[in-house]
Amino acid sequence: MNKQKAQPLIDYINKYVLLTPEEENILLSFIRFRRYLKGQYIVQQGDVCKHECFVLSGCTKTFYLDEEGQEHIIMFSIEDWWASDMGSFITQTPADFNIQCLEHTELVMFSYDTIEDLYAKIPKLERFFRQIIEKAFVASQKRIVRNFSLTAKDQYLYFKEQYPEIEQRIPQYMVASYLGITKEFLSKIKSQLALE
Amino acid sequence: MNKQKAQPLIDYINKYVLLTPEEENILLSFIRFRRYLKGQYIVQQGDVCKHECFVLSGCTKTFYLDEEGQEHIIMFSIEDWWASDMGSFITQTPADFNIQCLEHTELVMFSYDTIEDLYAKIPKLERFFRQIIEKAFVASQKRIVRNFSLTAKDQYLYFKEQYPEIEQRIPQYMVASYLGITKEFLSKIKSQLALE
DNA sequence: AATTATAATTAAACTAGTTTAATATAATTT
DNA sequence: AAATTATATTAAACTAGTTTAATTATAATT
Repeated sequence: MNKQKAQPLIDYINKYVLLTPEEENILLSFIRFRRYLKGQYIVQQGDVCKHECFVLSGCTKTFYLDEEGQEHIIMFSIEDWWASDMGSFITQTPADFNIQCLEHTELVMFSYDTIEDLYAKIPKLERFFRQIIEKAFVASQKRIVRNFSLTAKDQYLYFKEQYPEIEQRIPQYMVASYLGITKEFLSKIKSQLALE
Repeated sequence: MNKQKAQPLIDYINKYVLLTPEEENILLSFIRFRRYLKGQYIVQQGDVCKHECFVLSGCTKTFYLDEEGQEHIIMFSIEDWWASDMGSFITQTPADFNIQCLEHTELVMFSYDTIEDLYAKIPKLERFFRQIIEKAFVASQKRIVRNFSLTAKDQYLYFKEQYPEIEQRIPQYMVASYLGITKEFLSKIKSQLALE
């Protein structure tokens, strides 16, 4: 893959481990660039997730459809975040989640078929992925805590504060889905906040 | 540390990566055995978590006290599970969680001060920890999904099915806390289930 | 500019789960 | 065995958030 396009990924990795120029080149030979249009799916529930994707530009939502066909958004990914169904990726079993682009989106893809080979050639990346997954796990646990201990209003305020960029880019009903509340109730919360 | 006592940990690690006898010995020199009594704390909210603990026997609860002093249990750990506040451990900042023993508990401890050294001596362990944290992250995400899409009754049934051993070993009000509901409501759910 | 589709607001009726408080049942301690 | 402490049950009043449905605003399309 083209080095210039991959620069945000290389910068991101170098925050965790230092790659030599040689290693950067090996990395480039292992990754693929891909562009998706707004609305397109990167992964569909039921498919096996073959890639871990690093978002260069654009925005995706990762969501789950329950038995009643209700959509539950579990995360948004923008620039410098990851998009994949990790459960499906690591076990190569059907995905629980859909990942769909909310904007035109440019990605770097790591393929399941070559990632072991990549770890063998650049063992440092094993360390890198360990570290980012540790962080993701911690964030996920903290979200469970918030779900338990905050009211819907406080969860919304936390979201606004933590991800102001994301709130600007997506419709409000998706924020509600991410928070696990109805769009009507989020609307009510916002109108109450406006009066304070 | 004594090899015989560490055997469950070695067996557990060998499910992910194969350690040579030499590596097993290095590992043993890096880990510590410790016994806690029922009621003792392994980590307290506000302290920095210095160890990642592998449970050899016994049972712990990891919980969070909110502003009103309410306890929210986020996980239980029994034999062959881990107990630590990973957020605190990886950043060496004050812990959000308490970890307390619900039974007399025997642990193997990995210390923050030597874990980098251990990774350097046995790079395979970086891979091992990456893999187990991937699994923990996936489990955490799935729990968020369940919180969103299942009723309290269905979450309880899921818990019963997934962790029948744990349900036998802990009081019911702790199950309720883990599920994020009140003990009174869990009691109601159980009496409804008894009628079905 | 008019039309259609998408997103957001409002409000009333409803329900899953909470709160409070009293009672019952185990389990421990003396 | 009696007394104390911890755990579990039950029920009534309550509330945070849902459902349904109608209305308005915004954006996209012709």
